[in-house]
Amino acid sequence: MTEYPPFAVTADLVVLTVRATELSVLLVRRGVPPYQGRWALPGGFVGIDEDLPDAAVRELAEETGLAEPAGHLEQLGTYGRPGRDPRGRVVTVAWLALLPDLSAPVAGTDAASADWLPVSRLTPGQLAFDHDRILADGVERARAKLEYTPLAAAFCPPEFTVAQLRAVYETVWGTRLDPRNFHRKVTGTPGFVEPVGRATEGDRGRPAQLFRRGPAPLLHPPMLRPDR
Amino acid sequence: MTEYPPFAVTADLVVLTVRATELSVLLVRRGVPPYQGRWALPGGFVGIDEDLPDAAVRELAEETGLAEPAGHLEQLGTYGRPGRDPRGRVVTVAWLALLPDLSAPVAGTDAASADWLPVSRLTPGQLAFDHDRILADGVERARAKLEYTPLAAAFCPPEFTVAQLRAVYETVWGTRLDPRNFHRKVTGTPGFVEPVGRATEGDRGRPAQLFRRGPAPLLHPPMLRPDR
DNA sequence: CGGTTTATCGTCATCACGACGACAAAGGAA
DNA sequence: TTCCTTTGTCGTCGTGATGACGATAAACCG
Repeated sequence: MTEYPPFAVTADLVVLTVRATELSVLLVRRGVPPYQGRWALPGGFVGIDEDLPDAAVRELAEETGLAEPAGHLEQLGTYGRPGRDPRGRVVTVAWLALLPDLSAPVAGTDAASADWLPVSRLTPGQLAFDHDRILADGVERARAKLEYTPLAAAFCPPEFTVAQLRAVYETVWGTRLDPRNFHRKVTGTPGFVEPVGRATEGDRGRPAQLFRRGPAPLLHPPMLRPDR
Repeated sequence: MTEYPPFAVTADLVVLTVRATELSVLLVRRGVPPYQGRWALPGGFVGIDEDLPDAAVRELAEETGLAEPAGHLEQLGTYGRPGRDPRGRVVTVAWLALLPDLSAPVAGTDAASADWLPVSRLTPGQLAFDHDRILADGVERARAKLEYTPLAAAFCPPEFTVAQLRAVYETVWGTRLDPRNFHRKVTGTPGFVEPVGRATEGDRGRPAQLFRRGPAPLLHPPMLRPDR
């Protein structure tokens, strides 16, 4: 193998959640050069005997303190432009994670500090390396996937109401959806959600039925975004 | 960089085309171990100063002899399971290419021999490394993309008829589509195709209008697969 | 006990689609 | 030339999904 060019490989994560009507991403503040003091996507080097998904799960656990119980994790893409990392030739396999709002932000064992930041407050060039582009790709992927998969439920706790699910769509897409049509669509699409049988209590207004995520891997027909 | 585990990185290609009612993939027969004599996806090692898309384009040009003029090229995914390559720790960035049927199969400068093979004739375990899975992922990606993008035109020459485009869908999806409804859908979706103004001549039957690919990046509403 | 809030059900017009009939425009056979 | 076959294109009709929006149900608050 010594005859082939040596690369370093990292697994970096775009961890998205919905909290307080804001689509937010988990970022860490870099404690060492390069880009010291700048926000960056959480991640780290892949071990020489470590599988790529394992590295992503490990980094997710290290940065968030949770072992990916709920939520969703998928490969986003690979970024390897020469010069993107001043330390040398680094190829980054980026992963997209969608999690419910844990509120308990981070049990950061590794990073100096980590926090959820609303995606809308980030300005281009604010993140380290080419993480602006990776984040943008991840957000776009998430927006698209809400259209044709039931993945919006990954942003919700195990049991949720139709209104909570609608809030996810409205937050991620930045649009308003009609509650009545949304309710009809969600409950009418086979395998999207399954009724738990119980209802919420204690909130304002009429109690809402609780649902779990259904077994359908794809939405047929898809949930269409307004306009476009 | 010497403190980080060294990986080798390759760019491998799933090059698909439609020829004679068969979805076919470009494969090369390996001339050296490992997997000597077995069919494999074309590809090779990424240069230490080479960008990832450049490596994909270079390999595509080396294996097919063409500089990606028409067609489509996108990143498919990254595969890095330890042990997938007996030579060491190799991470493969796979790319999906969709090309019109060039008929002149290959000007292989590199590979011992290369050829188009119908995807349906390949059996699991026939390809080298984990290329079976990469190919399966590529085919599935292509099938899905025909639904919501105008990418079927990437399988066609610059000017094509509605019937040629329909043949692409029927071949890739393995279904039959109603010619009248397909015609209405294709010509009625804004930006899918644009009329050239000329018609075919010399074939059997009534001459057909020629079209080019339109500017729309996405199909709204999508082209739905039968069933499912 | 009425008012507010939120959830859920219904109605209606419109649109896209599947199924299918009909016609147009070429070549080839009788 | 005159059918006949082949292929392309336009129309029609019924159905199901969707957007707009009214109406009712079930909790809380004062």
